[in-house]
Amino acid sequence: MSDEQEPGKDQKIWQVVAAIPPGKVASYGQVAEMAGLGRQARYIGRALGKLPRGHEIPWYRVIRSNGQIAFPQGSDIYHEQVSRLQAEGVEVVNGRVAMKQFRW
DNA sequence: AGGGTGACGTTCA
DNA sequence: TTGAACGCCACCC
Repeated sequence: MSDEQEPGKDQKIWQVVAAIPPGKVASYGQVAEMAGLGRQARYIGRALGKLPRGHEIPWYRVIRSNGQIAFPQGSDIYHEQVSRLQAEGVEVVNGRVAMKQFRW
């Protein structure tokens, strides 16, 4: 058996995202490095878009490096992310997360 | 095999 | 501070 398994980058990413402690947030770039993808931050969003059904991945804890939500303001998905973040105790103002929750 | 794309990031104006 | 343009690089068709 050779091909043991492709760890599947997507799954690796989900694992990293799931490792984000509640009440905190991480940027795509941070997750990318933690997952070993390096600068491939864009892939993070793509992987999150491929999340399977019934997942327990806190995708909403992943935001841009500047603290902004990765979705256009006004979108349903945007409101959902903000709502979940606030539920975790994260301050979200004008689609931006307080810098405090950044340095974790 | 090639080209376009993107839940990003950084720099410039 | 905000907005626009460019750069990166793997994935999909």
